[in-house]
Amino acid sequence: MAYWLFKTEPDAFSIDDLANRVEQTEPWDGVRNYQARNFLRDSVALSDKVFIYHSSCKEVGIAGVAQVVKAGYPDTTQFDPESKYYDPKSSQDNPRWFRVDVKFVEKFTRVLPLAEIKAMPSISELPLVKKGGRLSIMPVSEGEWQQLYTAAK
DNA sequence: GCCAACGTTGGC
DNA sequence: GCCAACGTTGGC
Repeated sequence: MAYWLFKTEPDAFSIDDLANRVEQTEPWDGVRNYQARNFLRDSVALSDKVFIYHSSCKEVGIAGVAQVVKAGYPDTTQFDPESKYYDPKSSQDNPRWFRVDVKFVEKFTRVLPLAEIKAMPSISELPLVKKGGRLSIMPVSEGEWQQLYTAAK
């Protein structure tokens, strides 16, 4: 099993929104970055654990945990002209963008702040804290996961 | 809301 | 295939 970190803007979709989903599953769509797409398409696997990270908000940081319930498959919003994620250059035969489905696992009692993550010496290699940190889907090593999970508790 | 860092686009 | 212009991300 592998570990990941997914970013979301809580004003649009938060850990609470995920927790409140009655069907307990949520398509993680709208990712329009090639590096992130490659992870979703090729590497994110069933049962992998995911940190849910809140960005562009008051409390920036890791808010909880989700789990992958369906591995990568084409993001259908790219084919919908009504969607803001519509991509006219993509095709059904050769989809450009992918998504996975996740379900809620837990919400931390506090958001683990980005500033605190940056201050952890063992987390210096995580893309979140490197080179601008703009990647929206990123791998987390098992060691990093344990450190962050413990710190969030 | 500012702005730095980064990714994408398109002319040549 | 270079690279300037432009758009987006995201912390502060």
